[in-house]
Formats: sequence, structure tokens, C-alpha cells
Amino acid sequence: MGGEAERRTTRLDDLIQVERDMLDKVGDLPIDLEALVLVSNLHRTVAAIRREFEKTVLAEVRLSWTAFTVMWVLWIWGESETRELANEANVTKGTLTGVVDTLEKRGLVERRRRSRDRRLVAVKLTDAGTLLIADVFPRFNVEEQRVASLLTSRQRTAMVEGLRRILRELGT
Amino acid sequence: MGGEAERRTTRLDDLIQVERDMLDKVGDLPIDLEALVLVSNLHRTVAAIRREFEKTVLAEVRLSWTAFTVMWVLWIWGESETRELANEANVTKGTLTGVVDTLEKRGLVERRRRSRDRRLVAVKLTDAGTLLIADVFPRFNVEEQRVASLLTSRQRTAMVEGLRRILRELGT
DNA sequence: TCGCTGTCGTTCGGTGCCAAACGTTACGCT
DNA sequence: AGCGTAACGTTTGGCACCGAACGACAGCGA
Repeated sequence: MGGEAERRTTRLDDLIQVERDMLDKVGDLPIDLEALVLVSNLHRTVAAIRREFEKTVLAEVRLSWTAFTVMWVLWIWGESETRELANEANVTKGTLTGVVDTLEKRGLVERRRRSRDRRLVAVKLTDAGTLLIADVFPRFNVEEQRVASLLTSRQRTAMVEGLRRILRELGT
Repeated sequence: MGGEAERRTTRLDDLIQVERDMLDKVGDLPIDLEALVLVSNLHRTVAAIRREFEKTVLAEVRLSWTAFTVMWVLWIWGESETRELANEANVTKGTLTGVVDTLEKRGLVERRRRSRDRRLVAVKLTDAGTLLIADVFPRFNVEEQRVASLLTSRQRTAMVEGLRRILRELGT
């Protein structure tokens, strides 16, 4: 809470509480505060969204965020091989093995070893899995719309473009 | 890949590959694609940032993202009680117990039971911990600047404001 | 003073997540 | 044909993460 009352064009009461706390404490260190706020708010936001979704839409069908993502990819893409699926769901092969194990136990997906090349394993939705994802995805998207609707059109555009830029740089 | 070649003002080659794949497949479903892209890119981006940081700056000092956050909070705030610390680091109390266990084993933080109210536990940095975070934090911030510098000034502002908006709504 | 009630940090069970090591299978080269 | 190399999915070890259940403790009211 230094003497510098007005920082840039941002009014103090626009900040969330966590940021105010931070500025009070770190305001005089030689660091880039905007970058710090950007990255830390990105993390906070994503965690909040994930928790929210897992507590509402996904809880109703007992799916974790990642399990949902995997099923969604399978729904859109159809039968896929493990490494493609892992890549698309943004996890490692090792992680995917576990997730598919779980989904397979619930009878939502099934594995099939390729006879052409026996190193490969194809994963696909079962009928039950297809029913489930077709039911839950629209409701999931409604929640996404709720989040997106909090932003102005300009903010949405800027944010999506910014995210794409970062992803491209860090390697999708 | 429907007939609608030009969607909004976004040129196709602005999209990252994953999005192009998605549009090909889901383009005719009655859902809000912009919201879907926003939320999924938020997740992808945060995961990418986290992996990147954990592989570079944080790997050098063998800290996970969360462990780093906890130490940073302790550095800025000084000695804190468990539930405050958990809240500030954006994890549950249960998770924090584990993280503090790990840090304590490495001699970077220490616990002290409050005598005034013996339910409470105060956590603070050791000297070694203080040295470590003072060393690594500036380098961490340099990486944050690298990310932030990928965006235009307008994008940065819009993004930070948008994130604040979402956080406020979902409950910081 | 003795319970009641609520809050504290910890523990527990289950999943997610990664990197590295591993066994299996395919394939190119000699 | 047979060997080396590389790519596949799985396993392993370790931490992160959550919600729920738990025991310890403080504070209030009868």
C-alpha cells in the first residue's frame, strides 16, 4: 500500500482481492507485475473453471475433466490410437493409459489391439459411452457459454487470439 | 469442413491445428464454438505454461509449480497459518499438508504449533528457504515476462480484465 | 463445570499427471 | 536370415490434487 495510488489506468477496486494483497507486499520489487498478474490469474482462472465444471456437469456423470475430454475426442474423431488420443487430450501416453483403464472399467470405451501392427492399440466409445457423451456434452457447452458470456466481445476475441499466440510459441 | 468457409472475422490460418481439426468435425453441431474454443484454449495454454516452467526454471531448484507458489506466498506474507496459505496458493488444506511435508523434508520451511490456540499451525520459511525463493523468483518472473511479451498491450489488458471478471464470478 | 458445536490441520482413498524405464513388435540393413 | 534400431503402449515411482472423514481443541451456553 505504497504512495503510488494509481498504477497505469487500472483503478484499484478493479483488482481482485488476491492481487491487492500482492501489490501491497511486492510493489517495490524490481519485477514485471503485469506479467506476474497475467500468469497467476491464468492459473487461478483455469483451476476455478475446472473445479466448477467438475462439481456440476461432470459430477452428475462421474467424469473427471480429462476423462470427459478423452471421450469427447473419441466422439468427434471416432476410433483413435493411443498416442493420437493422448496428444489431442493434451496429456502424456502414460496418463492416458490410466484414464482409459478407468473408462474401460465403467464400460464407456473399449480397447482393441491392431492386427496389422500389433504394437498399436485402438480405443473407441462403446454404445453406452456414446450415449453418455452425447448427453453430457451439450450441457457442458452451456457451462462454457456461461463463462464466455462474462466477457465482452472484444475481450473474448483478444483473449482467444492471445492464447493462440502463446500456444503456438510454446508448442501446441 | 462445411460450406461456411469464413467464420466471423477469423482467418482459418490463424487457428492452431487442434482447432482446425475440431472445426472440421464439430462444425455442424448446435453449440457455441467460440465458448468451446475459449475454455479449451485456456486449459491448453495453462498446461503448456506450467509444463514449460516446471521443465526450466523450477526444475533447476526441484520445485513443483505449487511448491513454488507456497514458498512465494510465505516469502511475501511471512509466517502464515495453514488455511490462509492453502487459500492463497489456491489448493485445498489437504493438498497443502502434503506440499508442506515435502518442503519441510527439504528444510525449506518449518511448522510450529501455536500455543495460544493449539489447533493452529504456523508455517514459515527457513533461512535456506528464503535464500532459495529469493534466488529463483526473479528468474521465474523473467519467464513470465517472456510469455507476456508474446501479447500486444491491448491483448494483455483485455486478457487480465477478462480473467478478473471470470474469477470474480466463479468466486476467487 | 460439563457437554455441544464448530473450526483447526491431518489422514485417507482415489484420480491425474509426468518422466523414465520396460517389454513387445515392426522394419531396414547387411 | 538375423541383428540393430526405433516406435508402440504399459508400468513404475513420485508428487499434486480433491472431498470426506477424523481427532484435537476452543469457546459458548446451561
